[in-house]
Amino acid sequence: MASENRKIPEATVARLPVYHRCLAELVAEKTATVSSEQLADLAGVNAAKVRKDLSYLGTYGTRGVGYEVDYLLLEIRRELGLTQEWPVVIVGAGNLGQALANYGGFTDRGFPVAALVDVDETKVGLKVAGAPVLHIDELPRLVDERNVAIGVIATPAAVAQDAADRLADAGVPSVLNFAPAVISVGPEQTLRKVDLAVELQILSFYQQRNSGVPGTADTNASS
Amino acid sequence: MASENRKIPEATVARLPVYHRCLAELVAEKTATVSSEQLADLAGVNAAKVRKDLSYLGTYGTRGVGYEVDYLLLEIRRELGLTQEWPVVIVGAGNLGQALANYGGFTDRGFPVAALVDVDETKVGLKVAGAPVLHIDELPRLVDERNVAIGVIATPAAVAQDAADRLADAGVPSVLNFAPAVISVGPEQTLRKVDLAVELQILSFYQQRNSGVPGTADTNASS
DNA sequence: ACTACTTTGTGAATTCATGCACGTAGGCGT
DNA sequence: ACGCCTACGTGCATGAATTCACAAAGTAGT
Repeated sequence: MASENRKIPEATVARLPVYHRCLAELVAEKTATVSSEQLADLAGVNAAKVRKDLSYLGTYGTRGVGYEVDYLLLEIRRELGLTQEWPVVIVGAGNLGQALANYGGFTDRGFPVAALVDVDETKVGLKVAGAPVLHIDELPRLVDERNVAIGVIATPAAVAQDAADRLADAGVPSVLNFAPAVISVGPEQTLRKVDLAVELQILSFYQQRNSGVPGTADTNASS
Repeated sequence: MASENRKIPEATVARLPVYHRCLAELVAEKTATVSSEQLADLAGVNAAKVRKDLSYLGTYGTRGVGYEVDYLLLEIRRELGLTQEWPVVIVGAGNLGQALANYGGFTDRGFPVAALVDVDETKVGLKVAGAPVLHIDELPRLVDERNVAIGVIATPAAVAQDAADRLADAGVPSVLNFAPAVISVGPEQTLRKVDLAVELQILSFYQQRNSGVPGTADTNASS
């Protein structure tokens, strides 16, 4: 009965999307119930962790049986806020920004790309994967009108902080930074980063001292 | 004197690339020395963490002064194995794979793209950002000839595990998975993942319970 | 040489996450 | 109706990461 105790550890939050995806697969293949052990296999973690993670959401399992897939999926969707769409704006319509827009990953999963914005006037007016490219000065209006919830920074590193500041000013509460730079956001905002170079360099490290830590070196830690 | 004690915590390893980048910026602006506090500001962490992290590498600071930028940068480069190039193969020459190849992020940072590989015969022979697209059956030969160290999985989720298996068979020791799927690799291999959907959903979570955990929700944790 | 000041390096305390181990609830078969 | 068996939920122990706080080590100025 840890149900309505609203304090889900960050490490657990980071795993919920993975469970979500596994459950969606199970639904697709019409599996009705799943045990913590099966789900653990699919998610690449251990069973105790699955049970503990799920126990933070509430008591949704049935002892001796497992979890009802449909129901659990729905609860996780609710918990993750995936019952609604969260429009996204991509800041930076260069190589990376366009690639992200073209990659279906956003729209497909309930994060429609409202627009891309850029400082470069010559890019304004283009369409990328159905989304318009606007001038960055339009950002506040766009955010208001389209209820943009997430800003994706896909600019060169040198202007990433500026992009973050503009997102903050426009009132975008969540920021996902792809630029290879450390940026800071306001206390009201949530920031996550995806850094290709960092990931490669971590691999390089483990590779170099070959007998080092083998096996899985997992993604995502906390500051 | 924690110098030659070869056990650097994973969390520290994940931060070294960030320090590396900050130091490179300092070199560019001709700063000779840096204190742990300054470096902490640049890296977005706290000073105690910087000092402890650096102490795992050795005793490179001077009390009352700080760290010599050039020297520290070099030591971190050495530690991360960035003194040599690590050729990369991108598995999957679709949208994502091509975007990654075109995005300069690899080659620029000492990870040249040796080639892309794909199952689709019609893509074979193309060039993407100077790198050839080969048939996936060429993978073992490519890995041998070009000494490929890192395999980047940019396939659809459904075939990501297959891609990982082929990389394993070809003897590629490090894998970076961009596909939205959980994959497993052999005990000899190191795996890291970059998952756009997961990141978005984590943001969605914190956004939903708006009064939840504000501020920075940082990237990268451990299994 | 001596004093004052700065900043590192690290033991110790704390917080956070993981994983075991087991009590217990619930279904199922007889 | 009863007991067996499976698999959840969780208390507890272990381990990892963070943060504090301070002695030691160095510089600079007189």
